[in-house]
Amino acid sequence: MADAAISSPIELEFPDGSVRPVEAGTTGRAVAESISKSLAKKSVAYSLNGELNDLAEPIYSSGKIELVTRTDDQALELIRHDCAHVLAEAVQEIWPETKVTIGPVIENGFYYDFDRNEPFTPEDLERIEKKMREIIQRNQPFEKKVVSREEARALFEKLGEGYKVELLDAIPEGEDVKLYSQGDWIDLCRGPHMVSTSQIGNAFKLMSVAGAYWRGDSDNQMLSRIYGTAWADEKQLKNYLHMLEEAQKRDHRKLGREMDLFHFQEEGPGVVFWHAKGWKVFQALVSYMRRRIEEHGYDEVNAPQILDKALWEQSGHWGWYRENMFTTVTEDERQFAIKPMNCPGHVQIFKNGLRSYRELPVKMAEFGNVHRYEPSGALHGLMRVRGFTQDDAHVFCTPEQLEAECLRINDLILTTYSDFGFGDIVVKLSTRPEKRVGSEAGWDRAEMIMQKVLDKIEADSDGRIKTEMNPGEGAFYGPKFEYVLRDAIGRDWQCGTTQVDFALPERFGAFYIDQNSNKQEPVMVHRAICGSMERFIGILIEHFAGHFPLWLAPVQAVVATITSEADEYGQQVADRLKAAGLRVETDFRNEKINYKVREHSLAKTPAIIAIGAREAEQETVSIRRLGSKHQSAMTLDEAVASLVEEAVAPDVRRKRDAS
RNA sequence: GCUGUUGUAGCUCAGGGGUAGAGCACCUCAUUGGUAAUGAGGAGGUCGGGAGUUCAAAUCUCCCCAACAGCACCA
Repeated sequence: MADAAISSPIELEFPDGSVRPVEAGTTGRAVAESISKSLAKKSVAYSLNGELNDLAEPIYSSGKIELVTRTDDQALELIRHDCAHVLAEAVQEIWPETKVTIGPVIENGFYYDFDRNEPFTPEDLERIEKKMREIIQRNQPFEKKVVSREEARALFEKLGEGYKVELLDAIPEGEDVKLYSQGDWIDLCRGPHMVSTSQIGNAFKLMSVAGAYWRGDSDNQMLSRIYGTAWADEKQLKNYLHMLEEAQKRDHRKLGREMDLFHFQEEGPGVVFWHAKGWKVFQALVSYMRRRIEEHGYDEVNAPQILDKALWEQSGHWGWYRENMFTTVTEDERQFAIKPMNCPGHVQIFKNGLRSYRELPVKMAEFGNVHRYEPSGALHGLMRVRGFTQDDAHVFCTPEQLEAECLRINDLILTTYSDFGFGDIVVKLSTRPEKRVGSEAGWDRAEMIMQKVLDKIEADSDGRIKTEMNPGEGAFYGPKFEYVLRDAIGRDWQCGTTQVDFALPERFGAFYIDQNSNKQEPVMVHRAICGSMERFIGILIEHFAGHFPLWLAPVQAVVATITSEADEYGQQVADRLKAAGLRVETDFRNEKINYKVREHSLAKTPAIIAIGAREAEQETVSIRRLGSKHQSAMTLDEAVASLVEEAVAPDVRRKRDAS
């Protein structure tokens, strides 16, 4: 943006492919006006080579330009950012003593952090929202001003906005200091913004208040954060609010109680009481995973819950994970820890006896029950607990085998997710963090292999799997893949992980004997698919909204009689279904069929089999499926056959169909 | 762990300085019915725990515990 460039012409390529020469320094608005008055009026910003800019911003270099109107997807970010500014102005208009800090755009909306002695109340939110609509009505233009650091500092010091001064100091040298104002209200801001406040529209809503640390650091002061959501139009806003409502209906904590799956109680914060029905689901999931890991050549093992402190010192956990570990001291004053992870145990099994290169890869799996003393505020239903079961496995292999093993694991993970109906998967590769162990050469090699695997994952997926990089987010002991799945209502959950470990085999002195009779250190790969079985079930409950597919449902069918005269035949039906391997209950209570249907529907039983005098006489059944208002009549034989077929687990079906 | 809110019957919730209430669920009786609540009656709570103020505490104060919403954490 040097002045010398101003006179030279530049070329702008438009989305339709046309290219126009313009003078350098032309603003986005002028470009829009040169096309049409109405476009200029409609435009709220422009993007140059994918980067959003203020409409008033001059253009100094050639590139791909796109004029962004309010209804474009790209504008949503601007609407939200502008909304955050208006929120801050509204709060300061009502409570001038409030200090402003930052207000970024987030998924689905925005927030703004304030420093204020008194917390905001729900009533305050209504008041603020009203004020915001007022400010938007004023239709104040957003104006940018680039100023010197000194000027900005003087301004914010005068305003008493100490946090802004701090932010100002954090702006890297050589970067412009920009101020944005709407009317009299000024904020330090990177921009860009739309043209004026009225373009924000009306489709926003303040959602909640919460505490948040200044600059995200728990050593810092706690600020008051106001969350809001904002959309291009009312319909989008309504959809979003509806999604939230839907999520609330699916809340696994609520469904867990209603479906009698599990409970928590005060004496056991973060540990699950699995009820009979919940445990059925748990076991169905474990059985499925057992079949899958067998298919993939794993051996299931089981390592101890409690081990001497010395072992945890050797693994390193005692040093860096102790505050998360449950420990215990016995009468004779020996100190033990309850395992927070399974890896040290598996290394002991690997080390027991001498391993030959011929045995590799050794693949050890465990449904490992681990305990971690998670911070109290982190606990959340089944999603974050203190005692849980990992579908954990460790692969000990040679460096040459690493790539193939990662791909094999990838295959296992992806087919598993697809068996549960998760199709939308993102695989992320996290690379070396700042604090790490192992040689640079080791990291180079591992990251190279994993990058290659990542590329292959994407290439082999027909575009179904997205891949991403997470630079610097790897474990300190090695790079890792993270598998993120998207559920039925669009929420993302990180479940699976594949992690290469440079540290642990060495710490424990694990080795195998190679072709030349030399000791070699194996590469260790940690991997989990569900992550935590508890959490995965929580995700499944919300994904299916409690409507489990038949193979997972705790009770697959209820036989409900209409009159007590049908009880005998009802029992025969139930016995037949049970003999065929189905999970069946009977309901012979002295209640009307309406009552029974209602109750078992609310309990989300997949099939209600109603038996009356007619069925008893004709040896038929009347089946009503969950979610349907209708029922179908069929012979008992047909019913057994169709339910049995439907209850076949997807992996079993896949194998059967392949043979 | 931090900020804020909440904790009354199995569940959802009302009440609020004078020693507890509703609906559903539960139990009993009657009713034997055709696909989302049959009727009547009954039983059920030391109001999360502890301490204090008071003639009197479920109610006010303090401490603790747990849950909820965020934040921080999540090897």
